[in-house]
Amino acid sequence: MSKLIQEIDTTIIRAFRGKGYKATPQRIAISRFVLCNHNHPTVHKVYCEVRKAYPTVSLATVYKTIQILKEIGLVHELNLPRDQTRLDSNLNLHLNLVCLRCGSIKDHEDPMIEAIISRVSAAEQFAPREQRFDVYGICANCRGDVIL
Amino acid sequence: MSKLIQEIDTTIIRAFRGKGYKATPQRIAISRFVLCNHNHPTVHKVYCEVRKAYPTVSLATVYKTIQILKEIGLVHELNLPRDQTRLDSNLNLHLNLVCLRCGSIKDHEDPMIEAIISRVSAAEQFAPREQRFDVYGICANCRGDVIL
DNA sequence: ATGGGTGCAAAATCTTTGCACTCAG
DNA sequence: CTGAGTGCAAAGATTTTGCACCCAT
Repeated sequence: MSKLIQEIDTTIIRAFRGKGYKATPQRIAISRFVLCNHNHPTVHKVYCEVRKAYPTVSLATVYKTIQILKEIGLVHELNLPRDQTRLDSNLNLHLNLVCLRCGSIKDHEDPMIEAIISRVSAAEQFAPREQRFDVYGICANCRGDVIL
Repeated sequence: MSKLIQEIDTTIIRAFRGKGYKATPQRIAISRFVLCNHNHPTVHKVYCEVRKAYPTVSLATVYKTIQILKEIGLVHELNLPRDQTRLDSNLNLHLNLVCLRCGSIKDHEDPMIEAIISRVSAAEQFAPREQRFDVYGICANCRGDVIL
């Protein structure tokens, strides 16, 4: 096991225990996959991948673990239309460029996002806590491809 | 029936027929409610309200009609976490301030949104088509209320 | 050793679909 | 008239839950 994975595992174990949750091997395997994978996987994708290394995990455990990861703030959830929920382990303020053709999601950080949220919140007396900024369209790769 | 509703009905009928869909009384009733209601109702809310005026409409018809409204671009869909899909009939570029306490959603238009999307799209060679910008937090009203 | 966690299966939601009947154009 | 639309119920899809057994602490 690489040095990097060891570090991530340590982080995960600390995060769980710190909130009073047990650091079981299932939870570690699930969390490791979610936090290391920056392709915004679906819950089902996580389940399938984790099962390769850990054939007995159940979908219920995956859902429960992801619930905890959201609660302790290690992942966010993207609710896309015409698609399933996808997980986002980039905790920085960013927007998601969602390709309508290939389904890829690319993060893009931009200081203006912060600015806009501050401004609108001040204007509306709104106390912001989280945000989701998704732009749907066609990615550079798919634009290169052919027709339509 | 008021003058205003007549106008909206005319718009709806034209929109449906223009795309080759029949303008049935059910579709008109559903569309009228969705387009006139700016509280971002859930599908179920639409169903309940339309049923008051039209007791025989089925949930399936409501879903199918909303599907068409999305297709012809008269409504957008907000996919919120920990909540059901909600409908948005404000077609202008705006962000949604979603209150985590009372569930209200307030629109806010801001020219910076356009700017940021243009900039990021240019940088990433991305062709944007739609976007969703939701900020979760506590609204002015709920902040005024009591504790926590 | 013990209370929380796991895995399974069943339930709960939300949304879509198949089909016979109906009605808008 | 006639094909598209409706309403119902059944099927799908995703997520949650109840419960007996297990294991991390």
